[in-house]
Amino acid sequence: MNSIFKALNDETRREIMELLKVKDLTAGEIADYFNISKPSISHHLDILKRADLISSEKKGQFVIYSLNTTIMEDVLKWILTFKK
Amino acid sequence: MNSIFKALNDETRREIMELLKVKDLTAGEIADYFNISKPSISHHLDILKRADLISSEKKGQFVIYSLNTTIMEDVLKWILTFKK
DNA sequence: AAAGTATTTAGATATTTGTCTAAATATATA
DNA sequence: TATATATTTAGACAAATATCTAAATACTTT
Repeated sequence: MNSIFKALNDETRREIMELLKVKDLTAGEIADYFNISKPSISHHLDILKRADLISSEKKGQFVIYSLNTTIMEDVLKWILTFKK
Repeated sequence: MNSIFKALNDETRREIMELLKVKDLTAGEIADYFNISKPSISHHLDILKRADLISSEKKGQFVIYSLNTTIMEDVLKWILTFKK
């Protein structure tokens, strides 16, 4: 739970997730969306991946990232406990 | 949105919210639950309040804190956009 | 095998964050 | 009014974080 909130606590990472909501993308394609260096984006992807919010698959020289929708279920459940 | 995720990105603050889920509490009562100084707890309460996740009301020399359930709606909506 | 492209790792740095103690403010009570 | 209790503000500091550049790794193509 800690790693999920930590991962979500960054505008860039949340935007990466928005991008992946539309379609799977390579690390490079994701990096091109931002005014941030590729290594930094790589780091963000790593944090999202450790939180299990995204997955990656190597395809030749590319690495394709995709959203992991199931993990959001946990956050959802937590949030719902606060609904009166 | 940024301030909400920022506020939720801390175990202590999430625990404070769990406590307030049970019942309203004074700043001192909240502080007593943790092994953290009162000023630090006061700071956490401030962050939760700025994010609109909790409210406070002065009652004599005490300050009573309570949960703001409505704001969680926003997080909920955001999370739901990721459910396929 | 050499060169080019895609991505990550390593190491450095400035900023943010969580914590503390000491002091200030506000209210209650003797 | 003086003292006690509740809470916050101020200022300091160590740890965590987001970013960068340079270099390393992995794969593709010539």
